[in-house]
Amino acid sequence: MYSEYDHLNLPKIDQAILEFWEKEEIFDKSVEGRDPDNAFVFYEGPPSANGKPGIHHVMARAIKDIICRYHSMKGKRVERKGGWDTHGLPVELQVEKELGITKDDIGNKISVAAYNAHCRETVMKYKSVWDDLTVKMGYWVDLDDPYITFKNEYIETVWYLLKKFYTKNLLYKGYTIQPYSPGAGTGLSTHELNMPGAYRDVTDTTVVAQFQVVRDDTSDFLWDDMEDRTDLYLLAWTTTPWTLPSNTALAVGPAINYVRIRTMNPYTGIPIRVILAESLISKWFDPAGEHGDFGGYKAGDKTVPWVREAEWKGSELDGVRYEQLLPYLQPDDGDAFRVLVDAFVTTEDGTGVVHLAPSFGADDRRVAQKYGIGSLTMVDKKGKFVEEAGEFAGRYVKDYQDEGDQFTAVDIDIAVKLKKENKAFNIQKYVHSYPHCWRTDKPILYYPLDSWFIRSTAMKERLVELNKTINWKPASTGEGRFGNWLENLQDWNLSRSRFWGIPLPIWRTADGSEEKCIGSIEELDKEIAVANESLGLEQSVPEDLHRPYIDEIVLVSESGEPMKRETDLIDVWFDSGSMPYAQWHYPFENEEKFKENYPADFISEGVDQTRGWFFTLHAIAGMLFDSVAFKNVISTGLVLDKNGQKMSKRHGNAIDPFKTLSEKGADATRWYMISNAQPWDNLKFDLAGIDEVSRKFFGTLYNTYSFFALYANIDKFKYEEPDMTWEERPEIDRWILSSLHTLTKEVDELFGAYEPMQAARKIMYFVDDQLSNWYVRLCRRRFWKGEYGADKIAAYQTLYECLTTTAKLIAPIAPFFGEWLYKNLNDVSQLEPYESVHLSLMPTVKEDQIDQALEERMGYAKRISSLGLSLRKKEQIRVRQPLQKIILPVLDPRFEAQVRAVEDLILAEINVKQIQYVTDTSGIIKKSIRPNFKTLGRRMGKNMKAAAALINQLGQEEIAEIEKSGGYQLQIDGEDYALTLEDFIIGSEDIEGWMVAKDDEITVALDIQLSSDLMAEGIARELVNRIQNLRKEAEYEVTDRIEVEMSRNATVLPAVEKFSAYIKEEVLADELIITENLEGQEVELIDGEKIKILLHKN
RNA sequence: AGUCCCGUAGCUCAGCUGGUUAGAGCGCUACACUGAUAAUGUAGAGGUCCGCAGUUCAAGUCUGCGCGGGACUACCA
Repeated sequence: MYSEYDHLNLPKIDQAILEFWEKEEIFDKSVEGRDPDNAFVFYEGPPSANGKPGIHHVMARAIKDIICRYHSMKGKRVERKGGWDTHGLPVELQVEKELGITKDDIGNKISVAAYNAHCRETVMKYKSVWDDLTVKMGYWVDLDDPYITFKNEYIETVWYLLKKFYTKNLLYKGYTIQPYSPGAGTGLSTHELNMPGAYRDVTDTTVVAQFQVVRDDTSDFLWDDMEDRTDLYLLAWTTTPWTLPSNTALAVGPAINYVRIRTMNPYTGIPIRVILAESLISKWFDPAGEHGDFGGYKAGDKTVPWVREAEWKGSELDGVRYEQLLPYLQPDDGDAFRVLVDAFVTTEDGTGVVHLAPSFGADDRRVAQKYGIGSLTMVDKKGKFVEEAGEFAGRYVKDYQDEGDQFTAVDIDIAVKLKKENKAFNIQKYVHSYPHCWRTDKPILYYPLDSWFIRSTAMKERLVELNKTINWKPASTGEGRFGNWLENLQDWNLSRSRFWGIPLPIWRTADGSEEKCIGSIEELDKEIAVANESLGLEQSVPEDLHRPYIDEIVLVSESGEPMKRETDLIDVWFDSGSMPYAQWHYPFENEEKFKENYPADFISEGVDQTRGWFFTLHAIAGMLFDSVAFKNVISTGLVLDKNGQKMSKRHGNAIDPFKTLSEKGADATRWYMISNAQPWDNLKFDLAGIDEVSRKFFGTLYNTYSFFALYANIDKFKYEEPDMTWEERPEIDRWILSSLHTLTKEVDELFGAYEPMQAARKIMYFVDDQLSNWYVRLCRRRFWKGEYGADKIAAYQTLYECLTTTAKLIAPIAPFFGEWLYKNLNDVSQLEPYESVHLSLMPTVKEDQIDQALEERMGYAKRISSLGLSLRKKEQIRVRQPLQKIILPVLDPRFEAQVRAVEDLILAEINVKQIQYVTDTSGIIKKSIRPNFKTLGRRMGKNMKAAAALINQLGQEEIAEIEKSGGYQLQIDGEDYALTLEDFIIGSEDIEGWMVAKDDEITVALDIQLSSDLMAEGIARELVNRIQNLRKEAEYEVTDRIEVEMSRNATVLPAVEKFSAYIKEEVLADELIITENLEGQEVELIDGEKIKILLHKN
């Protein structure tokens, strides 16, 4: 017996299926049962379990699950090793919050050992919550043996990889400009800079400084047309005057136009000439002063006179020297105080000349290095000027001492000094947004810090090339966002001055002249032994490779000097990018396993991981193994609330995934997410959408199954008979099977092409429109009428195949309902040897059953039926009232043949006795004609418009002529065009004397004349309907036989006389009796006509 | 600031290599149907396809410039 249910309850199905999976270990079987040599490799991007999962995790993991389940059902072995990301700043921050400490307290109030121990605990805080979600949403991943990034084995592999970089000379120590908080005494990560509230508007004193040009061979041309010998200055703007003493160069844009302007210094009144970008003149000069009175100008006057004198391209200024602005100290390397040319300079603001302080700006440093110019670092790590800074020595550049009102801004003093010395052209307050340290609330500095880098720039070309072999979904992320990122690749800054993370395995002598990089525990052990002997120590490899234990190890150099570990940790992104190797502890263990599972066929994460995990996987694989790490990748979008806002606890619009899953069911949630938007588009998550999916899609599929189960149980259909041959099946069965296999083919291709949304939508269309609303609706009678014979068996077999195939097609997206449906069917029929749909194989496409002509003519049937019903509606004639005929203009012989093949279906659907096919020879059809732009456009080109006008006005005779001769000569603009039938779209327009309905090229007319026979039959059908309703009210079984008594009624009599056999058969009545004065149920028939009916069960 | 995604009916989204009446579902209104019934059918209302310019015989579709939402990277005078 097929199981029958009272109603659809998705959460209940989830539970039952989960129990089944667990008891029978279906996941294990789905992996173990497949051949290891036929693997589909998936990498799990490790989540961090120190926070709770959100609804977006359901989305991300649904995608992963769908692709993996699909390939498993294609016969692949899909191992899915889970993993946990355990290091990094978020963990540290959480611990600090829990303990109520700051970074400064680490090592003082709390030991590093205790701190790290706490991190280790915290990081798995919500592991059980995550595991719970994984199970409940039906995400199949191996949770028993996950990789964990803080384990020694994992760290050892990471060390192995780092050593590989080191020996390839791709790992180096360098000096870069990084965000730095003098208050906290630490560098900040970009993550910290991007924390909410980090950027704040501040008011700074800005200065346009005058850098005096040195007149020499290089710069002489700047004076060429000058009569007097006024001093010449380059104008450069800065929002950070405190960096001016550290200035070592100026930069101009190569393509920017610069002008020389004669004017006066507004503070000193001294005549000067200045150079700045042409497009920024108006920013600094009042138009009223142009060609003003130089002679009458006094310092402080409002309008400063100026005149434009000469102009040059930025590239011409290359190498021009200038006097150091504030000469306290000079760099001891490089040829400083020159004009440099670089494209980063813009004319957005400032003067188009950029002041470069290479110690305090990343761009500054980059350009200075390009030209080999050194730097000055006139501010120390506390944020105050160094001793050499003259009158400013010891002063803090910002209020880092928390002096509040007592703090006097050194920026202002610098500005005043410049003003006095005729070196300031303009001083003003300026409001802009500037990053602040989230911990001290003070503005950060950009400061040069020591860091370890991976020389990714050295391998850039190869990484770009390898990327081109990766299949990105969507492609634009791969080419655009990721591709551009690779094109502009910078060296990868690995260093983090933190505590909880993988320690950099590099030991150095005090002077940095000798160093060692350790690539394994065994190597460390050997080095320790050497050091112990040489230095007389008794060290051993620590049990925990984290700080502080690893810091205590002292090694010895070749020359016998002691070496200490570089205290840096490495970027956690390196951890996750190492997972293809480290999850197997390669190369120390599992070499075979690793090779079988490298690279990945598929990965998927949020698009925000493009420069995160996607990059680190790619970089490590490309640089060390000359391979991609993954062949296919889906980068998923965000999950927003239904109004398109980001979900957050703060806004109270976050959706609880557990509540959603338990109330709506996992499958409805998954199906909704997948079918609603492309995975890479942002999803506007609306709970009402899940209800819709659940009602419309799962409800319909459930109803279809219930319908099948109800009658299959009555008829004891268990699919024991041999398959009906193609010839034995009626047209409609062939059609639904053809559609089914077309669907199977498309869905298979779409899953294979990583397009789950398209697959889901195709399935929905099939289930709702084709299977339920057409096949089942039209075939209902076949299931409950008549004997258990060939036609009935064909119907059962067909519907069974549709349902079981659908179960397989939906299984990747809706694993629970797919399983439920499959088992309900297959457990009874035992047609397939699988205990689970997830152990079965995707259905094979029966190409020979796909019949496009058949699908086309069924399309005609649907459209013609729809037009017929539409006409009935207009004429207000009930569908139960049979009509004599519809009239259908025949477009061409093929059309007629196609419609004739499905005629019975149309007649039954719209309750009409016959179709009258009329050809144009009868003269009652008016035809319409349109040009076929697709075939004509290319040939006609410019004449297309004229041609369309001509064709549109062709009359009936001409259309008839075209149809007869199959062609037409068109003349436009003296040109002849020979058109064929293909170049026209001819349809039927009207049938004279009839009310018609049209749908594109098809037109239908309905004969609404009623004969007495038709009326009687109409009444008979009304009677059947009323009796059926009464049967239902009386709660008779669908198989009960009955006896019917009716009151005498003039309208009803002819119907009973002529159609009593029909009525009896329809309502399963043995007797149909007319009784005078019957005491029965009164029901209304039509037009207010009433009749009494009484039923007895026989 | 740069790169990428998105912008089509009240809502969620289709719309293939450009081809002439721009679609679906939900929601709304009315009517019908009923041995699947929290389903279904028919009809109706609802669109400057974000804007502007260009290419073309022809643009929702291609190009450019904007606008709005989002993500990432950066924040620099």
